[in-house]
Amino acid sequence: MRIFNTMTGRKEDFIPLSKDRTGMYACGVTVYDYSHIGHARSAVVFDVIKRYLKYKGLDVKYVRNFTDIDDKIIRRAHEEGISWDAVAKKYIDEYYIDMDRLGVARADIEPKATDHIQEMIEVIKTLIGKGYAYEVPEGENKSVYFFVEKFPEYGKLSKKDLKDLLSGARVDVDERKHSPADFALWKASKKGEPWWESPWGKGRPGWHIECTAMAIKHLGESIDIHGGGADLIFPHHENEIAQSEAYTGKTFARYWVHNGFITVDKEKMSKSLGNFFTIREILDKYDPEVVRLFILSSHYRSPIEFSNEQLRDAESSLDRYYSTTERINEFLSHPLDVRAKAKKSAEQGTELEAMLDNFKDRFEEAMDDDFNAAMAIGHVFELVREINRFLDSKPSGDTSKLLLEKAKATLNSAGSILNLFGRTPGQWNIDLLASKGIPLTRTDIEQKIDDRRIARQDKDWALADTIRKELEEKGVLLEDKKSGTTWKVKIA
RNA sequence: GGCGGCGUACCCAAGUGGCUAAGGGAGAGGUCUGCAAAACCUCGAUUCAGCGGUUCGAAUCCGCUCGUCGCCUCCA
Repeated sequence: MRIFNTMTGRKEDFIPLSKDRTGMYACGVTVYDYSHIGHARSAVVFDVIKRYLKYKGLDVKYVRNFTDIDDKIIRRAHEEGISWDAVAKKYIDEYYIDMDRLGVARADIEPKATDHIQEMIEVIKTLIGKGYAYEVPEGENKSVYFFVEKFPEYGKLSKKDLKDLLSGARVDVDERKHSPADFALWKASKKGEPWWESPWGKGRPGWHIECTAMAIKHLGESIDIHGGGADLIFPHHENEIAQSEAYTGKTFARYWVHNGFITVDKEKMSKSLGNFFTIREILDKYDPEVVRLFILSSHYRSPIEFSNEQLRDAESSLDRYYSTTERINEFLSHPLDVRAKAKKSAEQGTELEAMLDNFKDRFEEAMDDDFNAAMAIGHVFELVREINRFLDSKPSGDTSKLLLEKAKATLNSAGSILNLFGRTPGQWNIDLLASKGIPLTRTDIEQKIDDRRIARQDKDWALADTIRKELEEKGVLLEDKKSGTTWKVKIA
């Protein structure tokens, strides 16, 4: 298995520190608002990475944190007139609602910054003791800063030269700091701000220190995989490395994995630009699985341009998938269909069989290559096409049945790794009625189908077509088959 | 200004040294169908931003140019 490591800028063979356990840490969200689709991407990507590592037989311990104290949370609390911890709690709850819908599993441990104040204080004390950090008085209390120049490797992840950073005019000039690049480990409390008791008086932790403290506590001093959005490379992860490695003297994380951004009109989606869409806004219009497929259809490091067109593409793909599983199910429930063209189906069967035989290898090959889910999904759709081709050849008999059962099982196991394709086709369509806001229930539709069946029996094509047209106008398509008429929601 | 990424058909997108450049969507023609829909078949990049170079051989490696995005400040 190969993973692209931001630290070295290339794909490397993945060798966990310990054969029995893989430690993985991903930076989660700061809970001061609803999450947007960019947060969703990060969560989905690391969810899939975790699932895949587990599938490969590694015992993964996955930690994803919540930053539940910071300036934005405090500001939000003032705006909403509630306490900072109420803000944090509210948006953690909302985060879970979104993630559950997107099929993102809980991490094994989901620590909160404010539950690790003591651990952070311990780290900071040690850093001061080793000369990597210094105190700065601020009124009655003190702040603590990391002394960047004491850590010669600073900049190794983001490939920045400290000299360039220092000459850059965009870093805050703060007289209390030895160097503009120094960053806060501990912030002295200002009036009206939440605070914790510490050796430096009342204060609160800086942003980066929480990940150091929590990662080390839950995963040990060296972890295998550390990830997050690409925007965290600098300064957040750079600072984490400085703190952690200064503290332990060991390599903090061995593989740095960063997901790309979601863009809108080619620009990074972000809160400050205001060009963001919240997860739930999108889920008002699209099925969560569509969003998940949309995310996983691009490689995790590539930028994804967000657009309705893209989402619709994903929706059609998914519909194609479920239409095929519907066909498989139909065949399996009527296995003794006409024995026409049996010869041809035998030929077709060999191709399907060949594809099924090497499917697992090809799927794993894709995922082994830096978690190339886009390619793995491509293989799934190749298989879908081959299944359709086979089904079109009017197969019959037990061999065909066995083959399609195998096909179904293969699709299922691929899907379960990605946590995709998990529904029945019927459920997919029922859910689509809801996500597209179609004011019809399954019973309504089945009633119409029955009316139409009678009309068709009477060869009243005009009435039959009218019923079909009425449903189509509402967004429901009817498909006439030998075994009867089925319905599905119209895409696009 | 510094550093890094990206540029593959109408759109999205995989491919990172060698058989016919995955897959999806849109489009055109066909099969099937009472008519449709779905599905399938056929067609569609002699070519991978441009120009040089390395190599028996490059979309894939190197250099330059152009375009574009990101980071350098809170950010998934």
